[in-house]
Amino acid sequence: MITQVKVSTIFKMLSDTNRLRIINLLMQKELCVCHMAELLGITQTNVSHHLAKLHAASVVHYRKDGQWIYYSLSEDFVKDNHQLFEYLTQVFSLESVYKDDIKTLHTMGDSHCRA
Amino acid sequence: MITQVKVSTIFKMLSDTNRLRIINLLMQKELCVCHMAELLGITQTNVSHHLAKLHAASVVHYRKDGQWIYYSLSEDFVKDNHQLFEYLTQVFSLESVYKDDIKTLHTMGDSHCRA
DNA sequence: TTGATATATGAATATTTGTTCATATATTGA
DNA sequence: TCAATATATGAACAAATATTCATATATCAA
Repeated sequence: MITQVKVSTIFKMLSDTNRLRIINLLMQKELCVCHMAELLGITQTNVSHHLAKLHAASVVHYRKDGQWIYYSLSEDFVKDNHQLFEYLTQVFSLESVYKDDIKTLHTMGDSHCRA
Repeated sequence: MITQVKVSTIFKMLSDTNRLRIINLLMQKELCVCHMAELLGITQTNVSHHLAKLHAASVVHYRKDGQWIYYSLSEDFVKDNHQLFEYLTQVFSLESVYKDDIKTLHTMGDSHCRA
């Protein structure tokens, strides 16, 4: 209910395809950076920069586990913006990039980085 | 249900404060360009450019009436994205810029341009 | 301890985006 | 017909943003 973050900032976070793809994946489960980079076919650096922005906007949260950093959607953010997430669920289900990413996630499992 | 426009494009449209302010106003009623410019305190040119983008993304629609061009939200867009609009209604009600614009809209009426 | 892996970060670059300026078109009213 | 008004548009400029590159830090496993 409390939207501390400005509306325009939230939408700015959602206005980049790579960040949307990250959010789409994180709506399934928490993931480490290397896993996302591999799934999306983009560099680790690029993913890290996007995650830094998402974190600055408090869209995501992370926990450290040894060598790995696991990112997940911030529970508060999801709670405060649940109507937005309902919308996201709908639109992600209609666009092939997002559907394909989910398929890849399920196909590929956690094999690549020994998490 | 059909989202021809890419999700990222929709969010790009929503990632600028001036465009959000325009959408907020148009959620109340159709308005001509000069009226919006005056309400928002920004130049006619600037409003026109934003409206051109919103129109290109089929978020808004317009009708000509003599000298004036009245813009409104595209009914199809609203229908196809109603969950987004529920979210917008919520967030606009929480941020003062948007609340103030609505107040100004009701206070100021249609006095300025003889529409 | 050393090499490999996971990650972050700052700087450089490339690209996109917003705003302004000058100007063109169309409509109205005198 | 002419001046005023409403609008659009292309070019110029400014600012913000995404991506890449080089490198630093931390952890793990040998």
